[in-house]
Amino acid sequence: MRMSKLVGRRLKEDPKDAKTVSHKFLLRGGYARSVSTGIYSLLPLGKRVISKIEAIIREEMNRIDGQEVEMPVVLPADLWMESGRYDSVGEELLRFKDRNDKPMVLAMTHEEAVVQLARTELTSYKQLPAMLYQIQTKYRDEARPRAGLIRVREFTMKDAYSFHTAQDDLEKYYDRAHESYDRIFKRLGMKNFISILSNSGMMGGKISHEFMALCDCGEDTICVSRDRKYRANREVASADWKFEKSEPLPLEKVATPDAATIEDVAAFLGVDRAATGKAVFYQNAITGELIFALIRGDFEVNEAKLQNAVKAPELKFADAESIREIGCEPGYASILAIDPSKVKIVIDRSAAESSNLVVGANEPGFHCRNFNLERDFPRWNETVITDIATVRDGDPCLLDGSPLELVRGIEIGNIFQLGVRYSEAMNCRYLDENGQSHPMVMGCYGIGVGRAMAAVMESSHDDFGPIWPVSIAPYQAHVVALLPGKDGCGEAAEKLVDELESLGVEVLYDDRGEKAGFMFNDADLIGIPFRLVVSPRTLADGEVEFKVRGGGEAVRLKLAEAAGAIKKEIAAAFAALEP
RNA sequence: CGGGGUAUGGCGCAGUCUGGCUAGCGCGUUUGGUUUGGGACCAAAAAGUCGGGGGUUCGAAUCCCUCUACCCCGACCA
Repeated sequence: MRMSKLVGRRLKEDPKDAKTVSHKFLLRGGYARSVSTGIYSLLPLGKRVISKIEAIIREEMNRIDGQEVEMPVVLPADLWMESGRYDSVGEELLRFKDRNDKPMVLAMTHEEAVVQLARTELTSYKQLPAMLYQIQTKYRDEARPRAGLIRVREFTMKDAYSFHTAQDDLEKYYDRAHESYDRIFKRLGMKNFISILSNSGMMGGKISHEFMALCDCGEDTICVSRDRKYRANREVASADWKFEKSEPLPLEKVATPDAATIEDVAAFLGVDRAATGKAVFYQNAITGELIFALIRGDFEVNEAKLQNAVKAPELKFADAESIREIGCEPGYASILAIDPSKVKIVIDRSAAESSNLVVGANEPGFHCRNFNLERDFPRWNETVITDIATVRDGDPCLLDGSPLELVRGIEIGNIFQLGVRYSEAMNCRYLDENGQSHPMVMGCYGIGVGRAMAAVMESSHDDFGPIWPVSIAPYQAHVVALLPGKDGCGEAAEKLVDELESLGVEVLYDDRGEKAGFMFNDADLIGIPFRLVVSPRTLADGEVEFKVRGGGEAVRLKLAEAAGAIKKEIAAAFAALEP
């Protein structure tokens, strides 16, 4: 490909809206352009990278017996009604009507569509297990797209779905999928990725893992132990917290004027936040049911855990009015005044297993000292006592007690054991060897393709641009002709390009004859791993200059041997990415 | 949905507070010339509904009202 004809200009200055590295370089390098919030077009360079990522994913999916299919982006709403998700999923599912007023959706994931296929195509145990996958467009009407290709509304995703006769077969396959993902991300040249335990959220099912590219600009917070054996999304992470009871002291009401937050109360009474109990009101966003959560003042409620504890699909903060309706005073609300038959009460272990806490007195300007759950709340056995705490930096690891570290990550893939959530709801069944009908046991496996491209860029770049792994670089070699009109440089460069291409090397050829610095800067901004410079200076000695992007100093190669040498370098670079 | 911000040629910005010549600068683009190893120089040129609508005024990029789009933080989110 000649640079003079390549569509997609490089930008000298950072676009003002781009904040993260990958967003800046994707725009500046001429890889992608924004069309609307969270909606991008890919330019030729970007499309080449994406195609290569897809090819690697495809190979690895086929390796674990996947069969590629393609399902539609537009789906009838009734399919989503069958699974129940038409009503349970929020506004990120884009709903609309066709010209006949029939409700439709833009698919944000394809469990419904694939089950619709599977239940007619797969009917016998002899056909199972089976895995179907596609690499296709998803649309999610995200509340807040951000960071370029990292969180977008329309994106390409590889989604795979496996069908099994039983849980143990799913589990075996799940492990294969996990290994497959390790291979994929290794081959993509992704540095610093890990798999972690995750929250299965709206997908249903039990066991799930997320593959995270560790990166400060990531949106997820991950808890890892020092030896990295414990790795979990903060949404589900737990820690080996130790709480101690002491001799209960008499309950005592104290004035705490203008102290409505834990911070204020602790400061006013001169106690540690850990000596207080924090009351937080939530509401089941669907049913409106009020939920009272009590946790020690030095912890934060983990909403995902609370959601699981009360089996609510969605929570929201309760408004002051609903809190008053049950006779509580916002800011001074107290468990002492709560009727467990009216409000669902969830108590974190930190509060249940500590003694003599300061809690609200349910009266503006007053708190109570020395609250002890069993003594002061006789109906404590009508409450749920469980872990709803958010892990903090340094909390002790469940496995070895070492302090947990919080790191950020970009979720580039995930795998779920769905179980029979969809097959039961949508009647996706098979007949066993005895002619008995059973729901299929399902797994699903996703990878965000564009997000993977952005994540690689985040993990592999310098100040001048991306440093692509050879496996997904838009081109493998970048040939730059300095002074193409002088001393036969242009001819020599073109001959070199031909030789490389005949060896199967993908070449981007800068034939523009611009100033050297200009072309070098463009080359860095594009980030192709191997660069060859043809110039009068070295051509006089029958040589060209070779430089590895992001590597050391340039070296000289004999012109006649250059193509073969580059071919070898590329092969070695590929080999280094082999799992 | 809450908070903050932005909108002026392809890109980045100034001008707006304090209304007033033909709306300016850098980059990029085109043409000609001189250059050529880390974003050259000279000369000429093309390119703008100043986000949209309404209003105030002799006169609006600038003041007022309103709408929209985009970005950041939060909420939310496989």
